Amino acid sequence: MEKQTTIKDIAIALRLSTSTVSRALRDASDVGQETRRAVKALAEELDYQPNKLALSLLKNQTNTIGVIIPNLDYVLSQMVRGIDEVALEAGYTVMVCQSDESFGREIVNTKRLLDSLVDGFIVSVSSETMVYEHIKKIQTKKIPLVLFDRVIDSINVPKIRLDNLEGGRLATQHLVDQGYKKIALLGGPENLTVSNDRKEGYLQILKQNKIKLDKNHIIHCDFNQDYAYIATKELLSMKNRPDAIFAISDRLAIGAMLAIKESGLKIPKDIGIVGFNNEPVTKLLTPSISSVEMFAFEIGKATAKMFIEMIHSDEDMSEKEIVFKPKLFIRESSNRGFPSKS
Amino acid sequence: MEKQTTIKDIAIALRLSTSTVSRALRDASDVGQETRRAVKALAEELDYQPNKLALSLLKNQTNTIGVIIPNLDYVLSQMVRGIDEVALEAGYTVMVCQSDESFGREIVNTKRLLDSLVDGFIVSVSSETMVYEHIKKIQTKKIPLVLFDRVIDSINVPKIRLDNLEGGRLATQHLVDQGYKKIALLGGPENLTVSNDRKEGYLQILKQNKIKLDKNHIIHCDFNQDYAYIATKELLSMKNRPDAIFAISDRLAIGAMLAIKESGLKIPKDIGIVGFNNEPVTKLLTPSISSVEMFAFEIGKATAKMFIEMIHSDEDMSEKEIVFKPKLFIRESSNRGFPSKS
DNA sequence: ATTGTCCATGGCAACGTTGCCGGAAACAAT
DNA sequence: ATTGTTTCCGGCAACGTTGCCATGGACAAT
Repeated sequence: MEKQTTIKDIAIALRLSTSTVSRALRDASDVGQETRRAVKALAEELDYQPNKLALSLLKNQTNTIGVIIPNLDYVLSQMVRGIDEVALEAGYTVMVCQSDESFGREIVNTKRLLDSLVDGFIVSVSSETMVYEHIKKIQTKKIPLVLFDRVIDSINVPKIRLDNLEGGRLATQHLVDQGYKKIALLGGPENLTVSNDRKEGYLQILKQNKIKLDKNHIIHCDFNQDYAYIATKELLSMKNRPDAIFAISDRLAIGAMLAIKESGLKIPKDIGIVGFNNEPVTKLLTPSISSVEMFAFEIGKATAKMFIEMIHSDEDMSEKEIVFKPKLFIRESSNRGFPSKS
Repeated sequence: MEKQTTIKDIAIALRLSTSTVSRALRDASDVGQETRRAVKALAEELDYQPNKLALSLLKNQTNTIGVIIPNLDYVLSQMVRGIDEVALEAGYTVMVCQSDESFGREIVNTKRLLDSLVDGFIVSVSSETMVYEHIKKIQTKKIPLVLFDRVIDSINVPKIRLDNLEGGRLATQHLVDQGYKKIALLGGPENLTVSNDRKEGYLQILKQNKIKLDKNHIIHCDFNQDYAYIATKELLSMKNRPDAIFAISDRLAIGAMLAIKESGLKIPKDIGIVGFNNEPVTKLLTPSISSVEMFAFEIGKATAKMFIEMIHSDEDMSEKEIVFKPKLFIRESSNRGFPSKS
C-alpha cells in the first residue's frame, strides 16, 4: 500500500499553501489563472485522488449505504441489483451484509455498519428476528432507514414491499377457480409479515368462497425446501388429504412437488401447486410451476430511490410506503383448464 | 443523523484530557484506577463508539475489502457468502460491487473502491474484460489483490480457482464413456480462461479418444441461456447432428435442454447433456442434468483466507495459487447406463 | 535538602481536507 | 494622499483519534 499523493505534496512542490491547492482543485474562486493551471497539471501528473476518508470525517458523511439482507437467494439478488444500480447512479456505494437468516449475525452486521458510519440503512430482516431493538437503535440515532421486502409494521420508516396479501389472494383464488376444494398452505416463518400476509390472503379467499379450513392443512416450514418436502409427505398421508398446495415460496413449492411426484399422484390432476416469487426455475420444471411474480428488481430500485429521496429531503417520510402489485403466472402445476376454453 | 458521543465529550464531562480518556478506554497503562472506572462508566452510559473514520484516517487502513464480481448468480452468491463469512470472522467488512458483466462498470467500481480506500481487492472479472489496466493499477499502487474464479493469467497475484481444464475433461470423458460419438460444445466468452480451460479439457479428451472434431460443433454463447437455446436449435438442424452437448454452465445446459425437448429428441437416448456448476436446479429438472461441481462456497472461503494471509504476511505471495478439483455428478441427462451394471 | 523514580495526567502533532478570516499587493476612485 | 475595492493567497481551526513527550506531584533514597 503506497502512500497516496496528497494536497500537501502538491502544495509543497508548488510552494503554495494547501488551502490554495484545495481551492484550485475544486475550481473555486479566489485562485489565479496561472496557479490553477499549474496545480491541475501537477495533480494530473501525480494522479492525485482526494482522500475520501478525510472528507468523510470532515463532513460526517460517507456516501455509503449499509444494506442488510437475510441471504442472497434469487429474489434478494435481484433486489440488491436494483439497489446497486440506483445507488451507484446517485453516487453512493453499497455495503451488503448477509445475516444468513441469523438474528445474531444481523445484530453484528448492524453494529458494524453503524460504526462504519454509513449514511443510512436499507434493511430486510432475517426470519429469526422477532425483537427489533437493533433496528430501533438506528432510528433513535436519527440515521436514515428504509425497510424493504420483509418489513416491520411496528417501525415507523419508509417501506417498500409487495402486496403479499393480494399475492396470497391471487394464488388461492386461482386454485379455487381451478376447482380445488381442499387447499393446503405451506407457510413461512410465523414472525414475518411477508408470510403472514400471504397466509392471510389465503385465509380470506377460503372464507370468501366458504371453504372450510382444515387446520392441519397449514404447515409452517420456514423457507426450507427440505421441510416442505417432509411437510408435504405428511399432508399426503392425511386422511383428509388436500388436493392443492399453496406454497409461500417457490423453494417450498419445489419441495412439495418432489414429495408429490414420489407419491405417484398426478399434478395438476390430483393435486395442484402454486408457488411464490416466480423464480426462473419454475418455468423449467416438469410440470412447470404456477407462481406469483414479485418484481424484485423493481422493488430494489424503488427502495434505493426512496432512500436517496429521504436523505436529500428534510420532510418527514416515515409514513411513506410503496406497495407493488403482484402478478400470477399460471403454469402447468395448477392448470386444469378451468374456466374451460370455449 | 445525531452527533455521536466522542472521546472529547467524555473528557470534558470528566474534566480530563482526551489523551487520558483514550488511554483509559483502551485499557492502556498509565491510567489511575479511579479514572479508568469513571471513564468506562460514562462511556457505557453515553453509548460511546469509537469513530472508525478517524481511526482509518490515522492508521491509513479501513478494515474493508473491496469485492468486485461480474454478477450475483448462484455460483457467485455462494462465493460471496464464503468470502463474507471468513472476512467477518477476521474483522473485515466487505464491499461488494457488481459489474453486471460490463467492462465499463467494472472500471467505475474499481475506481470507486480505490478511493474509498479499501484495504485491498478481491476480484473476479467481467466477461467483457479484455484489457486489464484497471487491475494493474491496483497492483501498481501496491494494494493487496487476490483474483478468484475468473482469473487473469498475466497478472501476478494470488489466485484461487477451479481446475477448469480437469472439469472439462471429466465432463467430456464421461460423455465419451457413455458412448456418445459427436460431442458438441456450448462455450462461454472467449476471453475468459474459465471458458477456455473447460474447452481445452474438452478438446484434450476428444483427441485422446481419437474423436474427430467437427468445428461447427463448437458454439460460443457467453453465459446466456437464450443464446444456448438458439445455438442448440442450430446444432440440431445440422446435417452432422451432434449426439451430445457439453455446456460450459448449467444455464447453457438448460437452454440446450429446452431446445432439445422441443425437437422431440430423447435425452439421454438420442442426445446427452452435461452442464457445469452443479446448481441445485440441475437435480430438479426432468431429466435431471449431469453437472460438474465447482465448490463455490469453499473457493470463496479460501479466497478470503488467502487475502487475509496476504495482508498480514510480508512475504511475497504473488505466485500462490489454489486450485480446487472439480467433481462430476452424473444424472439422467447423460446416463445411458454405461458401463453397464453387472 | 537534594536527587531520583514512579505514577497520573495534559499538551501537541499528525492523519487529509475544507471553510473562514485576514492580509498583502495592485489598482482605481476620491 | 487617503480610502476603497479587487484579486490572490496563507494561516488556523476543525473533524475524532492516537502516540509521543512533557509536567507535576508524591514519595523514597541518598
